[in-house]
Amino acid sequence: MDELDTAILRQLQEDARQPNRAIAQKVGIAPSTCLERIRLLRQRGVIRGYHAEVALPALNRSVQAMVAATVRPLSREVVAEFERSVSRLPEVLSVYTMAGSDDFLVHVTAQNIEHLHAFLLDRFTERREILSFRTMIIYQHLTNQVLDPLPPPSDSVTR
Amino acid sequence: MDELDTAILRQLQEDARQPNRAIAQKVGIAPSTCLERIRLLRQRGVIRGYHAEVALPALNRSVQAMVAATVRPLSREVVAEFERSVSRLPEVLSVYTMAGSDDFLVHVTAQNIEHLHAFLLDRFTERREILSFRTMIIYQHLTNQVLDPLPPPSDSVTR
DNA sequence: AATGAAATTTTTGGGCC
DNA sequence: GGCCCAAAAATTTCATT
Repeated sequence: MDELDTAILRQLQEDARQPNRAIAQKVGIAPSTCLERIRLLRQRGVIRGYHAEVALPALNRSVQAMVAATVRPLSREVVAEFERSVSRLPEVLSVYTMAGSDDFLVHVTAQNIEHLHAFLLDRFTERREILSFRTMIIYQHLTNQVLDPLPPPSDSVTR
Repeated sequence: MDELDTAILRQLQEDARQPNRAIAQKVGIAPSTCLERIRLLRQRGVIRGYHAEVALPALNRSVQAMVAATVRPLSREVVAEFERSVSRLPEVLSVYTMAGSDDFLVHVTAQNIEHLHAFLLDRFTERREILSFRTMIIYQHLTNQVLDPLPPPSDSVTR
């Protein structure tokens, strides 16, 4: 992970479909070198994949909410089963498993408020392991598409 | 947004770098047709972009947290400025602007717990508009990379 | 490791159904 | 709106440094 890898990663996070030739030019290396670097980044698992970003309203998903849920018992089995089954629901964008007073934060989308309400009644109210949940409407969700490496933890330089 | 568009979108969300020819074959159309569909999806803004997904530990981001913050006054100016400045911090992955008892949820990453703590003390404690914040550690974050359109709101069929 | 050029594959666009 | 086909462009490989 040198400066070159970082620059290449930045490009691929910004636009994963731009030609290898364009990336090579921007970071100042030959296309073949760039391609080899990208191949290694993928092989080492630094790049996990390439995904299209889709506008949620175009998918009839104009309403977003964060659902904070607590489950009981908080056992390995119940946690794993919650993660698995909830993350597979079509309305669910992501599941955060948390330390704190809420066990999970579930980022969900629906066509509108009525559908959101119906979804929660159908999929959350009925679940026996869910002790309680709170729903918070999301007005806006801003995402940082491009992430650079953070400076290594100071331990790794001093020791 | 017919079945074909949905199938193409699914492919591009799964792997945005697979050749157009491969997508065409999987959804059962000619490559030129597929390319034209993709071009239109982009033009209509359904596809917002293509991004590489990067492993957070490889970027020295092994710790994730959700920070729930409340600000005062909750004016248009303060909200906009919070969104703008906080989303630009390198540790911040995304900012959710919320309805509810918390005004924002901020998804942050750091090298480790010590760096997370330092980041919060440096960037949150000092801010004058932040009334309070709570930090919740994230054990795991599962994401649904592939989203299909939800069925259109029932209004649009009956009326 | 990086380069440059050759071989292969993919994308692109016009004409036709 | 979709398909076929030829030209253009991009990717990939590999011998060389």
